[in-house]
Amino acid sequence: MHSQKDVTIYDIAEKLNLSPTTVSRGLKDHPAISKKTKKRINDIAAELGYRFNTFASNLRSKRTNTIGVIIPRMNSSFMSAVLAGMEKVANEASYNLIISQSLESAEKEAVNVKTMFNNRVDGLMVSVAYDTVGVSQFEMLLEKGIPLLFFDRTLDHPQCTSIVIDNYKSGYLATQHLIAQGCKNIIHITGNLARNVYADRQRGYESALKDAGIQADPNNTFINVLDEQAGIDCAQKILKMNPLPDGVFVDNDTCAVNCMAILMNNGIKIPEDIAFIGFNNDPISRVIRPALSTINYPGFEMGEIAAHKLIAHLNGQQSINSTNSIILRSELIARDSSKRIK
Amino acid sequence: MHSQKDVTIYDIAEKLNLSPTTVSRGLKDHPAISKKTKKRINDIAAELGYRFNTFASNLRSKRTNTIGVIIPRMNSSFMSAVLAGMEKVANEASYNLIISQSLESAEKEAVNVKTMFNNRVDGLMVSVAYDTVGVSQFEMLLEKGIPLLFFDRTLDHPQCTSIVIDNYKSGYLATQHLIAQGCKNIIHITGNLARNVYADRQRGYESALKDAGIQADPNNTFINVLDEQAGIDCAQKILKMNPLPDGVFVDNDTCAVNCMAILMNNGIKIPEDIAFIGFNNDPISRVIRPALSTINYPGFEMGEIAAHKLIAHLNGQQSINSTNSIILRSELIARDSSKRIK
DNA sequence: AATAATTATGCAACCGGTTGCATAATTATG
DNA sequence: CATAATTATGCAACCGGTTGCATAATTATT
Repeated sequence: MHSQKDVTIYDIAEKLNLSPTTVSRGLKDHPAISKKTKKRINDIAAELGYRFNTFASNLRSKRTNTIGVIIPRMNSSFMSAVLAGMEKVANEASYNLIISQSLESAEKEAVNVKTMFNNRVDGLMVSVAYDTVGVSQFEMLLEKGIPLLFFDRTLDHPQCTSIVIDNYKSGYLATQHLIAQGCKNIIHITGNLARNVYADRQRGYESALKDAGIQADPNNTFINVLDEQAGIDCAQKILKMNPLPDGVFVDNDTCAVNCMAILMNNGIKIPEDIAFIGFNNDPISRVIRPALSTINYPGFEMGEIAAHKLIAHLNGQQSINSTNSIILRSELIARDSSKRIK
Repeated sequence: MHSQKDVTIYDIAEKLNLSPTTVSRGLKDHPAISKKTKKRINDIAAELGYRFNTFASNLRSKRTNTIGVIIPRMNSSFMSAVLAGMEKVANEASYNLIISQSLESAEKEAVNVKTMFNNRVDGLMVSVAYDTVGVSQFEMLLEKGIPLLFFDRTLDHPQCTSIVIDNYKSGYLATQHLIAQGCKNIIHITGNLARNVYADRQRGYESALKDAGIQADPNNTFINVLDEQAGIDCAQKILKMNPLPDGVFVDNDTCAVNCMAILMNNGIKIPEDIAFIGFNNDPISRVIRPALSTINYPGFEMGEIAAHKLIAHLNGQQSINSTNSIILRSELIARDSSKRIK
């Protein structure tokens, strides 16, 4: 239960008749220290069970080499890929990542920002919660010159870069694809239109309809939180429609497959009666039958690029303020859930 | 880009003609400071934009109020639930969580342990990687008296408590269920048998077979990493068997649904030809058709209990060493993928 | 061998809260 | 009103690396 007194660089210095300065530099592989001395230092450090004190270091140097990440949830394969990409880049540049979830709550998100702020992260990467309003909760960071970067779900701010896919184009492509399969009465299931991702896809949806000479019906846009239950609820709502829609574009695969499952239970044939297309290319889209058409989202790259960009800024190589946004490529994957034309 | 000089308690002290000591105590709501003074301190702190310096505090007080968590991956609904449970309890006790992924690699896990160690976590909760061997990488923690707790995928150590479900019983129940549905030739798809979870389920599987008078065939146990690809590979392997098995018990829903999908593509009827049962009750198990029978795993509670236990130890309320393991209830959920008897 | 150039090491102040103990200020008690 | 008891505040050392600048040690140059 009780811990020994910690070994410090002073203990090592004493053992070797060196100054703490030299020990500190030796451990950090400083070029001014001779190889011989470095070896002696490292050997003794290992022998005594020395461990580096991050707090003393951070306190003095005023740098933490830590980057904060705040995301809505981490239990999606997309987010998991983003994090993996970030971690890879951060690791290579010897930065640590502190990750926290807002669980889609603006309130919790604000608390997380504050915690990150107190933990003195060098920079912060955020994908905002479902109901976040305004950017005021981030101002304290910017006032202190802590760089802030948004990815996927972004906010508009003159000092922040955003990393996104072209959601407008993706929404357009998905809708156009359904139209090409003969759909004329298409539902769009989306989220809070205050979020760029959903607003842009909705715009894409509307443009595609318009370009095909179809009048967009506001009642055909369903707004909800896009989780499992929402998918089920949407299915119930669709079953009550008359006439039934002949195509559904859902902004999230999880929601889409749950919706499909209920409809199929009720005797509706997919894609013959209703064609479906989702979003994200989650693993589930490949397993369900019929396999779900979807938009592929480059999560890993998004994470890599976000982390690269932020670290380049921190290292003074390239300011984050010069860029407005970086747009990654996304692509449509057509599978059986939408293929009506053989 | 450039940050102002930070506001410290010294600045506040000067403004109010107080000592830094009083300011420090005032901010911490110390009982010896009068209400009036506390208010003055907090007002000025807010006005100047003071932020607490965690490093200075941690350095001096030698406590971080931070708990480390190392998990194989966070992109499963089970792990996400565990983390949510941990975070809830930790928050309430004003502890922070640092979460990192081993990505199933023992090597990365060891690096993570070291980082946590250097970051001076007050305690550590671990679910070990697929191929972790031995406990030596954790010894440095125990030597310093840093409490270590395992959950789900555990290691045996006299000083560590484990939080688990009864994997033996779960494996027994799953197998027994398939037998009750008329299966006689049952495959068990499992993971590295050095991991308690897989070894225990395998024992349960064997016992259930034995109790039903069925001879366990070693060739009927498939060992792999239980991911999507593994599910596909297992399906190929099963298709080549003669006779085909009539039941499959998979230790993970993701792997199970991928395996099922391939078999169904090849004309095999589920559950008529082969009955399936998975493990974890992932959302996917409810969406796939036929819906996948599975074992429900209390992730959120597991997280809560683990965090509670560790924090009680840290607060000196209940030593972790007195407990060997805590076993949570799990349950079988029978769905269409295994129901052959109407 | 003397001096310059280079390499290696040390000094001492610093980062900003925290804490045991002492002291000042206020209130209660006789 | 004096003294005890209680409450509020301050002193000064401390936690353990870091860094600008000075100095010592070694190697190169003439």
